[in-house]
Amino acid sequence: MGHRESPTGWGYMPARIEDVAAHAGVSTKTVSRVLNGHPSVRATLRTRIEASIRALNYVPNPAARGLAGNRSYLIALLYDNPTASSSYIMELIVGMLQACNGTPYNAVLHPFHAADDLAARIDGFVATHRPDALVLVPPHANNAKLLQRLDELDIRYSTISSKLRQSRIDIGFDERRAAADIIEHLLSLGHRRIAHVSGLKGHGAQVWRLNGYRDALRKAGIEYDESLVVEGDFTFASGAAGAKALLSRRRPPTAIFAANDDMACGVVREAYERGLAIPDDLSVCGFDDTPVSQLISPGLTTVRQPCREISCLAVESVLQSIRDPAMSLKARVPYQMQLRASTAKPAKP
Amino acid sequence: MGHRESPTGWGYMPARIEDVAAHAGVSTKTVSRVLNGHPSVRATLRTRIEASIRALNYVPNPAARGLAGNRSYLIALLYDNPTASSSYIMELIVGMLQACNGTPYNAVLHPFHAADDLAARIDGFVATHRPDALVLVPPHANNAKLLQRLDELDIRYSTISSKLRQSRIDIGFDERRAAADIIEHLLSLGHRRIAHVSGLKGHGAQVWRLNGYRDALRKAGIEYDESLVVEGDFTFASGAAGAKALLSRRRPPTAIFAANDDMACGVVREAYERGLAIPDDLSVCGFDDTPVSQLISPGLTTVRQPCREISCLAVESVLQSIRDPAMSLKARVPYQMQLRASTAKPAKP
DNA sequence: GTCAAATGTACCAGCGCTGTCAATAGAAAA
DNA sequence: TTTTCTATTGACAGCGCTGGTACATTTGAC
Repeated sequence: MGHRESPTGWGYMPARIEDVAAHAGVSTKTVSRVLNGHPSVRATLRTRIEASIRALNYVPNPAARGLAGNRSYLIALLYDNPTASSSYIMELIVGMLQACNGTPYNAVLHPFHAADDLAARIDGFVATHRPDALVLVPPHANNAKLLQRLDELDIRYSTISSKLRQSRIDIGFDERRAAADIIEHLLSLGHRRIAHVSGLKGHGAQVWRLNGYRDALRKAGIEYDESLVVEGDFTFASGAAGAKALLSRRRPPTAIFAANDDMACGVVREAYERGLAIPDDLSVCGFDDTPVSQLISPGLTTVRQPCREISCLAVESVLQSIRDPAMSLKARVPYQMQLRASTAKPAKP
Repeated sequence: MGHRESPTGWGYMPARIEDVAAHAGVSTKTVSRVLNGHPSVRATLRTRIEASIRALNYVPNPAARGLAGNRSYLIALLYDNPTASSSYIMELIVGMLQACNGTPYNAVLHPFHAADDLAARIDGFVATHRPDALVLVPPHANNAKLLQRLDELDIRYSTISSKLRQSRIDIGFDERRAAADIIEHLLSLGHRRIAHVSGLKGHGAQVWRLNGYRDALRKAGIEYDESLVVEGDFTFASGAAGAKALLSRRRPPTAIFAANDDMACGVVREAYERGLAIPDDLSVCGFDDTPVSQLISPGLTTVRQPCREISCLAVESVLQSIRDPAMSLKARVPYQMQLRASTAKPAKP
């Protein structure tokens, strides 16, 4: 059942396409057509063959398929090793696994240190692993030379939250709008002096989130005060440093919006060091809804970035683009505000 | 260089073993021997062939290798989807990637919901992906039926922190000793009423960490008080619930040791809700040193579980066991205490 | 009933590599 | 010098699947 007895009588040998063909009384080529979704197979025959496949418990051998069809059935997630937050990557890979589920494709991780010669080093990577497609996240997703090299090598890819127009397939969410939403939440609580610890320059996320911050202030008729924005780099330490600068002002802000959760944790740390209570003395918001935002006390108000949906869609569309090279897609998936206890009405000033 | 021009004159065709053989003036088989580290190739020839490989920038095609050698060059990490902490898994996979680096092997993740029929479902997984080896973490690493099934299927595996003797290759660290260390740290600060929120029953980690706690108390001549130990399940919520019970006692503990970081965060949350200051009113310790332990305020005293080293070793040894099926290894890698600000001298009682 | 399109079969090469086994060379033994 | 032996090396047949060509059969349109 579902396997041939091996000649030695020991161990199982999985069924081959030939066995399925024999079982269904057709040629191997026809089975192959069914397997690969080729259209010209009559519905009745198709069902019969599918039944045989199930009966024999047949699963095509990926290596054989790959060799014959010059494919690897591998989709690699390229991320920047030290920079990328591990929970972010983990969420992405889970979404990718979900998208690969039921397909012959396999998702693999590939950390890649961002550096000048990345576009060159990619050649070695491609030669070694021959992925059928790539999924890129920032900062790689914003590396124009890298994308160009991939185009030259004729490797399909999709990007996540890229700021480059060059990328034919990009998935993200409306970060600007989400940042504005979170500021509006603070405004609605009564905050007027709202500071921002921004992200690393070069990331789209830095600009979008900053712009959303400005949008909301403008809409509320509050003048933009450049001195209330300090530059961070998405790390905990930079968040703490940013908060230190902001809270040392003569008139410190009543709320700080950090461009990601790690930096928000840094802000919380600095407040803790100064004996400021959150949210009573200072409201804090993050961005991304990484696991830490629920583990920290008080819980962090943040925006849930729909990582799994994004990476799942990124994989689905890049697979589609293998069939249809002309395909192009810029998708924005819905996000969600997560209101937790780190934000509240400001104390009387 | 390093590729043939494609017949169409468009795109690159990577070098094949045949090209290397021609370049070095030997047969393809001899090149293959060099590639696979077969001993019977004369040193001078070997160097010449290696030079040709570099000159042509040759990288073997994994699909062809896999097909011919009946291998997939895939090593899967099997983990339990909802239970496993994502940062733990992420650390493990990073270690696995490191071990695979420079080998033809690829590490893939495979979430697998723990359930009664897991040992049966594994067959389908193996048929589909044909991994050459598996790395199992708890709870799968403690699933005797599963390991037995893998033995029957003749699939190599290594386990991480398994409590089963059945596993031929297991990597972990001395959790009992580490837990004792952390309790000794609390004792040295002057704590005497130390509580413990234990892990999920069935995990080795639950027993080892609890035993370490008891070891240290016994050594200090403190009688074991069962009522100071509450049962958790490694989740944040169970940590908070455990702390709630402990802190509601007439004489609450001055320190709480949670069996992992997530639960320690739950303890911190409960303290926060009650307005207890950490570490002044309550010292808290975690276990594992997940990223959150640095992000939370105050920083969490914990034990650094050397995840990357563990998973790296797990992969290296399971690969070795493919060559040498008789191989067996029970390794305990060194761990490290991380003293942070969540522990301090107890306030006067 | 005729013709074209749709559908299916048969067959074979070949993807790039490794396993098997035979062949060869060089060294040791006679 | 010849023989024997072992260490090296090579020839060849696939691994299981897909792509292509060539042809057979069915279907539906006219």
